[in-house]
Amino acid sequence: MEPDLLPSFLRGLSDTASVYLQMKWPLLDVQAGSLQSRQALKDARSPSPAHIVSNKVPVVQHPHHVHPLTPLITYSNEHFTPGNPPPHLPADVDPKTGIPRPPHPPDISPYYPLSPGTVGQIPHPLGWLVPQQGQPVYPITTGGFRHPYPTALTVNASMSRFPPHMVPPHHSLHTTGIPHPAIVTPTVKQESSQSDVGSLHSSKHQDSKKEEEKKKPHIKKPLNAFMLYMKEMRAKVVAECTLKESAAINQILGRRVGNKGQAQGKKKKRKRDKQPGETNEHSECFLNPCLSLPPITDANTPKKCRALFGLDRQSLWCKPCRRKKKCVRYIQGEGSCVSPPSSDGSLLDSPPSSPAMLASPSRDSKPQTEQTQPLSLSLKPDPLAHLVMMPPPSSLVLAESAASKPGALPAASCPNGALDHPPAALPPAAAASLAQPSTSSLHSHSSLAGTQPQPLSLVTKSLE
DNA sequence: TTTGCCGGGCC
DNA sequence: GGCCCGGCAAA
Ligand SMILES: [Zn+2]
Repeated sequence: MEPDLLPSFLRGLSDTASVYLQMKWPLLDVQAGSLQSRQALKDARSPSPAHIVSNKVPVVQHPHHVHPLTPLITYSNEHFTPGNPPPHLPADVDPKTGIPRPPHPPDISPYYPLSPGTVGQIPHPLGWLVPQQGQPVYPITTGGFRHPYPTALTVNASMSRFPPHMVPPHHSLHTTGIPHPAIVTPTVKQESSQSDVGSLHSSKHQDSKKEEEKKKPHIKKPLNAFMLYMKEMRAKVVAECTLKESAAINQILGRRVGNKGQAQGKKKKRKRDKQPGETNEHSECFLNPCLSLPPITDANTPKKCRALFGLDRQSLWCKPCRRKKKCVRYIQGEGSCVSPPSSDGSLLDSPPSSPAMLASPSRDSKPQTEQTQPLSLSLKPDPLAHLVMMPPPSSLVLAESAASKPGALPAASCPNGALDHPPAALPPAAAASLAQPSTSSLHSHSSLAGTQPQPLSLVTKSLE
């Protein structure tokens, strides 16, 4: 783990992240940042965003969640030494309750200091990011201080165990004027503030309000998994393909990461402004075994998470629901498939469907993929490339990439096409976890271990 | 140009 | 209550 391998984004990340963390999770922040950085070093070699630390949440994700974009928080990783599979998280306290957890039952990943409910729904294939307690992760707002990204999180939510006075004065962070990359003070011209007159003819009140907001330091949004991934990979792509246009690069990376074949039942909006109605349904279906079943809907009253759990149990909602998006509980196998939301929200107990199933096919498809794709993996910067396994419906992916907008893509620049391959990513475990939400993550881990290559993190180690 | 995430606001 | 849609993040 050479230092230089440390993805730049990680550095920046800790930076940015720390801001957010400090603000939102004052107690986790710095420490976490350093930890993740350290861990990052370890996994840095892999371009896969898998180990990217989610800058947004102080959540610990399981290392084998390796979707290329899976942003992981590896704080806990620090506890496991290379060579040894993570036994269990030593210090694990429920972030929410603050109650120390007893040894975890096998079915619950110790790496998820999340509320049980959360665990149950995380894993939506799309949800590379582990949803946290359903709370916004932006800077926490204390008192009347308002950030551009105010959060509903109340101190007690995650910090209840700490006395109020112990909470770091995060707000001072930028109030003090300490420069931080993540915080950009809008060059709000004083003109505006001075020229009240000017805004006078407008709507004064509203206007002034906006002005005020403008003046506030703008806290940049944390980079999401994809962004981090891009940041990291862009250079590689540029180097290998001599591409330099962001658009082109992004496109490539987007493909690599996207359509992993795995459910990916989403991609609704993008891809050329899709129409809400025309998309996804079928694609999801065929990817998800569960889908083949009648939409659990059952009864016609497919209660959505919100209605099901209520606002107070938002942590139990499926990710989309939290985002106010289409509920996937009944399609992704996320909830129903995995476990019909029981009234009490005991999602986590629900047994996963069949991670292995998904994973196996994937493996098989790999060889095929390679054949189909003349382009070699050799170029891939990732040592784990050989472990890469394409998703079952890889054909689709290939087709797409191969046939991708003619000329539109800078493919030409990349003769080897290596870039079109998903990053080392999506190792089996990842696939499994992707397909399999939550609880299973741990399971899949172990079960998969025998069948397939180990989780990325482990692989890396062994390689070393 | 890419994806993920957020939240306003429509239905 | 469900979720569409625009906007933002990096380069
Ligand atoms: Zn839902």
